[in-house]
Amino acid sequence: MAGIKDVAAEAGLSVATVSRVLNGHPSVSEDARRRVTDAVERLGYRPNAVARSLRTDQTRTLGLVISDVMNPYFTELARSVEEEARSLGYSVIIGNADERPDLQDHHVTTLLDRRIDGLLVSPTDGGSPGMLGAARAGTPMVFVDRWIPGVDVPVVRSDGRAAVRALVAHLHALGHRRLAIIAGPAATTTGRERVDAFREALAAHGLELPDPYIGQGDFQAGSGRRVTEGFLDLAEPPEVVFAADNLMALGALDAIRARGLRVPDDIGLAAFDDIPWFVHTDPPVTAVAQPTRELGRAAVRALVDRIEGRPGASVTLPARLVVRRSCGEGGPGTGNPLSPVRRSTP
Amino acid sequence: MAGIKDVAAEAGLSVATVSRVLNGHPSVSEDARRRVTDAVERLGYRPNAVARSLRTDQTRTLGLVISDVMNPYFTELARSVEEEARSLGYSVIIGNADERPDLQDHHVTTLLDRRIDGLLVSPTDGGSPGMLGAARAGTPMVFVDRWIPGVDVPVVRSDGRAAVRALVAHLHALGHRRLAIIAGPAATTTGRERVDAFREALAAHGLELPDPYIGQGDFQAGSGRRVTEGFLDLAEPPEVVFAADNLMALGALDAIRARGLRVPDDIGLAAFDDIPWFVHTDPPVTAVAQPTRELGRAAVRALVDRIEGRPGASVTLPARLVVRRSCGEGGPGTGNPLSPVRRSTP
DNA sequence: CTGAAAGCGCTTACAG
DNA sequence: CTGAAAGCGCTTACAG
Repeated sequence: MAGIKDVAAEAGLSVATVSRVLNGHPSVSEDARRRVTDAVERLGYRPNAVARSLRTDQTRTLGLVISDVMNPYFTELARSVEEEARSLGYSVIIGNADERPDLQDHHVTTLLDRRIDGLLVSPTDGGSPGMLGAARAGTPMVFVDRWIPGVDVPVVRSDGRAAVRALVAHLHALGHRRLAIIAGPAATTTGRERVDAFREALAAHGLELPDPYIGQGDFQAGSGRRVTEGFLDLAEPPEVVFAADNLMALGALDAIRARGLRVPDDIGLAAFDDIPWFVHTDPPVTAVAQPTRELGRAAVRALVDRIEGRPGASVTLPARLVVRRSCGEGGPGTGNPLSPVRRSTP
Repeated sequence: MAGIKDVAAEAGLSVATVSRVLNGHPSVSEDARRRVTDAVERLGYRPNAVARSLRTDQTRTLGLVISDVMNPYFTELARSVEEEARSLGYSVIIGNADERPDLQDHHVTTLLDRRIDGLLVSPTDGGSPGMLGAARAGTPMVFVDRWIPGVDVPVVRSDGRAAVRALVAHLHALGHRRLAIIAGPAATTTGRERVDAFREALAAHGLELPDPYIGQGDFQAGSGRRVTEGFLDLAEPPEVVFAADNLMALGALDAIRARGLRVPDDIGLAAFDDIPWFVHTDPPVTAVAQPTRELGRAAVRALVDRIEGRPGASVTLPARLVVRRSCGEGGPGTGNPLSPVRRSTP
């Protein structure tokens, strides 16, 4: 593979000059510039990014450590991150933690070893050693979706409180009183916040959230299945189950179907995180939708700001409720003033 | 950040010795080994992977260029690739081409500039210049899922012929005769193969695949919607639509629902590529399932074989039919000898 | 505007 | 078993 020396020889100039034209340095003669460009073309030369990184101490690469790629929410987030990064001249390397702290640390370590310029992370738990170390060491970093309290890093996330309030109002208006939640891990901020928001919203209607109606999940389908089975085994099962993410909602659907029960006739279902498939499930699922694309974009901008020496601020965007038919509502067409957003087809 | 020199100073040894213990070189005294290990520990030293790569000319990194991350099939493939690569000591950088040849080339180029050790690609089209160049230049490479005829690179893929035959037999047994397909891009192998397999299977039953029943899609939801609308506008619409991937099936579902039609009563639907949501759609969708995890694993093994100087063989794994209710069948419980696999819950 | 030279942080023959 | 030195492919003050 041709190196910069070959280009210099081909152009009859020094490697210094070649490097200058490659990097768009102003003080190069028009003649030299053309000779270099031609030589590059003839040789099909491509600069070695590894060597350049070693020399300049920057890789123009961002690391993104997410909790679970198979979760459509995170897939979309990753896609949006890559898009925005690319438009800013950065590449991104994705590390999938699969909700495992040890894997999260593995990826953080690997990414740091590769000297990425900055790190975007959606922490799986309260903070693995590697992650905290990176934050303390001053690696440019921003948390996205989930964050770790007490760590001084910008946070880009969405606030689901209003949407959850709208959801509970919707359920209440439909006559539902026994409402349960499949929670995410208590070690994650989103795991806790969604339960808190749900509980507060219930309180506003004079409703309680008794312990048996809080099922501990881990954001994965299997746990949604398990928790839902537990709910169904209760002497007084809930009338509606709210899954704190879309994968646990999938698990809940599995469990309900396995018992031969029907949604929403036998039990209602709602989910945090909206996905295209929810339009076509049986029945279409009512969900809280996050502005995922915007979240990814904002996170990258905040991180690049930090990398390039600018402040890099936290951002919180509102989520919104999308009412469908899984909670027993009459479906699109049935007027219901409590449903802020109505959508039957994508 | 501590460098190897700092470790050497701390341990009272030369950088050469430090490097040797870091790399597990045998000829190092037990004493030196311990002093280095201690110094590394005290300093929290981590080798700079960039410098190491420049020196050794290997990055221990694999590039994976896929057609569309948002497609659950490719998401799962990517996940499996990363898992297998990690177990073999490699990292992977994913490039999402979004079915765009220009983006595919952008990623191939970026990956090559970073000097990845090998490239896994599922080409979006007949072969963009960058891709072909890489293959010609001798970059270790393997095609996964899709491939480019005439390029001498191992191919890891699945063969859907038998499953498509089983699907058509199933449809025929249900009395369906007017069968249409939403095809993938003709520039992709999978786009062509699935149509061919479908046509052959139809022929075996004395059925034809008239042109109006072949809709040209691009593997994305929007095209599935558009093509299905066209089918529905026909004087004699098909009885069943077979979407060549899951995203186009989603689009088909959108179009059918938008017309107020029902599956399977008004029109049947089947898809290539199975996903967990197909169990819960209305109705559950009959699909051809690929052995995605195994495909990812096999692809990585073939690539690493190439990288490490071993042959690296092509692999073809069979896909299988999963019958559900979207084609008008009686549903689970209705015996049907033509359905090789039956599955009602995951 | 151009070039010779140093240096980024490692690894690895080569000597001893 | 250990160390001094060269070199991986670039970039960038420093001189001219």
